[in-house]
Amino acid sequence: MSQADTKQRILDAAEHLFASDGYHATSLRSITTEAEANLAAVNYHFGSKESLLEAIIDRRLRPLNQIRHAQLDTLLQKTEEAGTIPSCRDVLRTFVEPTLRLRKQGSGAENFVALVGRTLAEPQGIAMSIFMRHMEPLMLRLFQALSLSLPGVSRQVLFWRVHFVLGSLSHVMRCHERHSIVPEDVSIDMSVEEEVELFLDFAAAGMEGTQ
Amino acid sequence: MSQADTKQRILDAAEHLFASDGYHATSLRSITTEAEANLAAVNYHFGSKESLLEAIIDRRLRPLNQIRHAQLDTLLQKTEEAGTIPSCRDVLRTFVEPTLRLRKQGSGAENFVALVGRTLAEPQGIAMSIFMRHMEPLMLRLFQALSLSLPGVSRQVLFWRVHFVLGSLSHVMRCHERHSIVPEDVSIDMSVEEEVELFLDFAAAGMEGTQ
DNA sequence: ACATGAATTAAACGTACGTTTAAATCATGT
DNA sequence: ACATGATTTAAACGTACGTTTAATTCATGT
Repeated sequence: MSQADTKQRILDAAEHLFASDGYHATSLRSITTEAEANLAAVNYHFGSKESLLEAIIDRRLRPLNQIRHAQLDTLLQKTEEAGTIPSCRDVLRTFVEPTLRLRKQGSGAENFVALVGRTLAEPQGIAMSIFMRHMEPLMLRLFQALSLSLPGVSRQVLFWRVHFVLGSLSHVMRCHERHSIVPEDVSIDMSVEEEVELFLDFAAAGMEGTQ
Repeated sequence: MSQADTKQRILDAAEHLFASDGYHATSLRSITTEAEANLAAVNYHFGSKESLLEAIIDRRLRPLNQIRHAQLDTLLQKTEEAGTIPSCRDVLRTFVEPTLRLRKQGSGAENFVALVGRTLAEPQGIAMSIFMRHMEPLMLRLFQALSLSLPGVSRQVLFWRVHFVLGSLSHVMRCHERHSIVPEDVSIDMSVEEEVELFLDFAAAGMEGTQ
């Protein structure tokens, strides 16, 4: 086994356990056991538990946000050429679709999605500042694009509705397994496309508001 | 200081710290320090750290859910007498309004709201099973009432939209302080009524969906 | 005033944690 | 084959945790 193997196995195991049990409830010993590596390997390869978390976020969030930026680029370019404004639904799709697609990518990416969902739920947590560093530019663009697509909605109201949508999305991201509370006749196995459109039916309507 | 004082101070301090830092990141030493009590007081009065968490949830969630049940009773009774069906917005209000009102009640109740918001974000967490025991009957009633108010929406779609709304609500519940990301011209100080209607504009529209 | 049970206190318990160390092992270029 | 740096390993480090103990202090009814 080479270095790269061990680093990857540690990243995968930690991603899985952080997502399942949370950062503080996960010990380096449980991570290295699952990764079939020595306890000291985390500190050797990553320096500390906190830097390991940072590496996990970096690994997947960087390419994910590149895709989201590119999708938003494409949408804004197309509508500008056509002389129209983008629909709220299309703007949201550039943000939502790459995330939900990541979950079906395999190789443990679904654990990352759940981990981010948890991170968004811990305002003062360690992961939040790491996460926000990646997200801030994209969030600003998202807000501006939504502002463009919903000229009738005030900045104030728009801000709060974006807040609500992010809450819904983070909830969807962290709940990817069947709960006891899910009725048996409700299917949780959907294609990415179905899942995205189901979410956008809700989110776009919510953004536009009542009436 | 009597027993009741110490128990209350521990409950308040733990509620605050659990909400701020999470269950695992909060030590009994930090709780008893903030509560100005001896370290052993938690185990004396509550038995264990986990039972303390249970007592915290019990203290506020029981009366809160009684109010929600009563509001739903009233709404369903009124519409039945009038021979109409309840609006989706009114059903959601019975669930949302008591929660957001609790936050303005003072005496640390806002910490409880944030704590529940966090709890909903930790699917496998210790608090979740305690929480679900309280919520399950109410959730069933909520789902049935929403089903009544939106006869055009299938059970499957309805379930997911309720899921989305709960995600939004839990996000609002846990984010009660101003973030760096909140623009300065966006007000976060609203009356309960404004806050509730702002949320319901979004949630009711989302429940009804696009078109 | 005093007995009695509840409450508080300081100290210690064993355990688990993240991190560090130094020796052993491995991989690679010559 | 051997030197060299990278990696792995077992062991130990100090610290912090939740919990328990036993002695002390407090509050209350008589």
